[in-house]
Amino acid sequence: MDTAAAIAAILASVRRIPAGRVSSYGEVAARAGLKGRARMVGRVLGMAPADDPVPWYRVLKSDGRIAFPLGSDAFKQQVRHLRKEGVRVSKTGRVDLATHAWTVGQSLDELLWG
DNA sequence: AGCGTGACAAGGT
DNA sequence: GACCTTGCCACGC
Repeated sequence: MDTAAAIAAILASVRRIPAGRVSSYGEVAARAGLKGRARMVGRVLGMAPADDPVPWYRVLKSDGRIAFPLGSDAFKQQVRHLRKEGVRVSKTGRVDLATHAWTVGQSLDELLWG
């Protein structure tokens, strides 16, 4: 898959994350058919165009922490976005994945009994 | 082509 | 938790 297709797949993958849930760079890449290219997800989101909005703030590191430096503007903005959707974020930028991580299983549960 | 750098990940100390 | 190492991939020099 070429770069342009990879970018499109990544953006589509990020857009699939439901509001109020989070995912990781690695999972986003995997769901885009780009296993092992977590770093590319960060690159693509960094280029995210304003006229083509993507919920970049729903993407965290694999350990559930925000990828930006604590206290940076981007960090604070991400915290604000997440909390607005009901995601609990600690002062140090940590999110409990067991509670908020998006998984196919949880989506099915919500569809069936949610 | 080589090398450093980075919104990463996984495993170990 | 804070680091380190290894593997990874795209970019810019």
